[in-house]
Order: sequence, then structure tokens, then C-alpha cells
Amino acid sequence: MSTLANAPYHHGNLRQALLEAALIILDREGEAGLGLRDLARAVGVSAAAPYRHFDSRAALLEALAVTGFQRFAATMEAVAATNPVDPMSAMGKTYVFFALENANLFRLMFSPQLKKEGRPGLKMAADAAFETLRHIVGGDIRAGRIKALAAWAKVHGLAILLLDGQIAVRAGEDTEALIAEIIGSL
Amino acid sequence: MSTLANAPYHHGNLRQALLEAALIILDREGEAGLGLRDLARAVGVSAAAPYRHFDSRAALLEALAVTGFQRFAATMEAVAATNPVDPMSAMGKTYVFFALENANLFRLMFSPQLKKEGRPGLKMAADAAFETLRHIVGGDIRAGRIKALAAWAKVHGLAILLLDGQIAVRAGEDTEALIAEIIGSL
DNA sequence: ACCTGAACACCGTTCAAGT
DNA sequence: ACCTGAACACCGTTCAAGT
Repeated sequence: MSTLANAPYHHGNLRQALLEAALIILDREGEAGLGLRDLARAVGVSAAAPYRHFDSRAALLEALAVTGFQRFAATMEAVAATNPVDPMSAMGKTYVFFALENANLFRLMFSPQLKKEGRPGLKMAADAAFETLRHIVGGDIRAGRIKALAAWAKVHGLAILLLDGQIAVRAGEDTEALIAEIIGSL
Repeated sequence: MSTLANAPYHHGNLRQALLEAALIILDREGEAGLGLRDLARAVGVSAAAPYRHFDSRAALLEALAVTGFQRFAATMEAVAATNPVDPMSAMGKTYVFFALENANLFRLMFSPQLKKEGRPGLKMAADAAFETLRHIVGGDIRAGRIKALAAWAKVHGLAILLLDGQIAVRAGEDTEALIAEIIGSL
């Protein structure tokens, strides 16, 4: 614990401080609410300072999305490691829970705008995460490509629709139970 | 056909002209590329002029999304009217095709940012469109809520993943056939 | 090596003023 | 009634200058 709350940033690891603050702002406000100037203000630094560590706003967003894919892959591996009876369904539920618990980060990970920027780090992180998924699933079930894609579509769609509030969860209804029912057995 | 290409706007239906130009820009550039000032320039009018017809940029986007939901509902009704042998699958395919053919409009229709604005017109248009869907499906198959939600999730997820280029369509592979395979029989 | 201050070229939005 | 011109409070980004 340092003596002054904002002292460490001025000469310490500004990059890390920016990423941590950005993750919090992203979580609360969404991507559109995450301005570079706001971020600099939040961290107590000049508007130009972030440019020492990130080429552009897109580069900062990319870094966030990359950590998102890493967390995502780690979460999926953790479930697989528990050797669930129905691995596909367990992973499907985890996929949806991850999306709900990291709503704005999940959206950023799949943001078409960011993808259009063509940043290589994002594609690499996404590919690595899905490679991990394929590895886990492939070792267990020889589902075939079509079945795998169908399962992915179902799970991803459920995540997005819940995230966007399109699927109305009824009063007194358990979201977790609803997800389990919809996923059924993949 | 008027004598001068940009003459009608100066005293005609600017609102309509803005919407038409906006739809084209949205289609090409995506929501982020659709600036009010750009739009005004494209239509040959001052930067302040659009405010006579739309409260804000969000109001303009809402109007676009609303026409998107209307087109969507009309498209779905058109398929249902052909009395396909497997109505659910036929509608599922149409849902995905609509998303692919109207990529940026579809994204705008489900934009969380726009939804967060809480504009009532958007919710009404979306509700009306899904009510139409429910009506078509409900009359045909008494699927039950869970099955209906599962089908929706699968179709919506497939649309989003294809739109975002996450599902790799292989060289020489027919996208249409791949969609049909993944949807299978709903 | 890392950060600041001031500037540049933009935004969305408002408002008095024009026709 | 509808549109313009000029302004306001912002952005992201750059760059010389400071330490």
C-alpha cells in the first residue's frame, strides 16, 4: 500500500493501471463509454500519456479483448478439468455464464468494429481460445463439424439474446435453470 | 426525375432523403461510420438541418432500426405465406439470410447501445416483429416455450457467428448449404 | 524513458438569424 | 416551417517541450 492513492502511476506501471481502470469502466459503461481522455483522467494522467503505451484507442480495446479471450479459455479449461458427466452441456452452460458475468467484455471480444481494425493480436487470442475449445471437445466427443457448429451457434445465440435482454426471464424464474433447459443435452 | 440532382432536398422531404442516404451509408460503413455531419453533407444540407427531423443521432438510428424490424417481419411473413413443408426450418434459414443480406442493419436492430437509450419506438417495432414470428410459429407447431427459445438461440447465434466471420466457410463450400445443414430440422 | 501542454481536425448539439 | 452559420463542449491524436 503506497502512501498516496495516485502516486504509483506517475512513474510506475501506467500501462497496467490503464488496463485495470479500463476494464472497470468497460464493465460499467460499455465500449462506447470508454473514452481515452476519461480513462486518462480516471488514472490521474494527461490526455496524451496513454499514447506512450497504446498506439490508439483501438489498440487499448484490443488489449482488453485479448485478456477477455484468455480468461474465457481459462474458464472453459477449468470446467473441462472437473470431468463433468456431460462435457458439452457443462461447457455450454459455462460459455453462457461467462457471457452474462462479463457482459461488456464479451461483447467487446466479438465486436465487429474491433475485428474490422484487423489487429493481429485479437485474431490470435480468439483463435487460441477456440483451439482450446476444439481440443477439449475433440478429445471427448467425435461430434463432427456440423454438430459442433450447431452447438456453438445455439450456445452463442443464447448468450447474446440473454445479454441483450431479448429473452424475457419471467418473474420468479431461475435464469440458471432456464439456460440449462434450453441447452438441454448438446 | 427532377432537373437538378440535389434540388429536391432543399425544400422537399428532407426526412426521407436523410433516411435513404443513412441506410446506404449504414450498409457500407456500419453504424460507427454513420455520422450526422457526414450524412448532412451527403444529402447536401447544413450540419444542423437534420435536427429539424430527428432529435439526435440516436433518434435517426432508431428510425433505421425500426424499418429494419419491419422489413424483417415482412420477409418472415412472406416465407410463411408460401406454406413450406418444414415451416420452422424455412423460417430459420430466412432469418439467417436476412441477417447476412442486411448485415449492418441487422446489427443495428440488435444494438445494445441503441437499446440502452430506451427509445420506445425501437422496442415497439421489435416486439411487433417477434409477435409476428410467434404468431406464424404458434399456429403451426405447438413447440413449447423452451423449444422455441432453443430454436431462436440456434438461428440467431448462427446469424451472428456468420456475420462476424467466426464460422469459417471453407473454400468451394456453399454458404447456403452449410446453413441448411446446421439448422437441420428445427 | 516517460509524461505534459498546447494544438489540430474533427464530432454531436444548440441557437440566433435568415428565407 | 424549414434551413444556415456560427458557436460550444467535447473527442482522438500529434508533437514539441519538459523532467
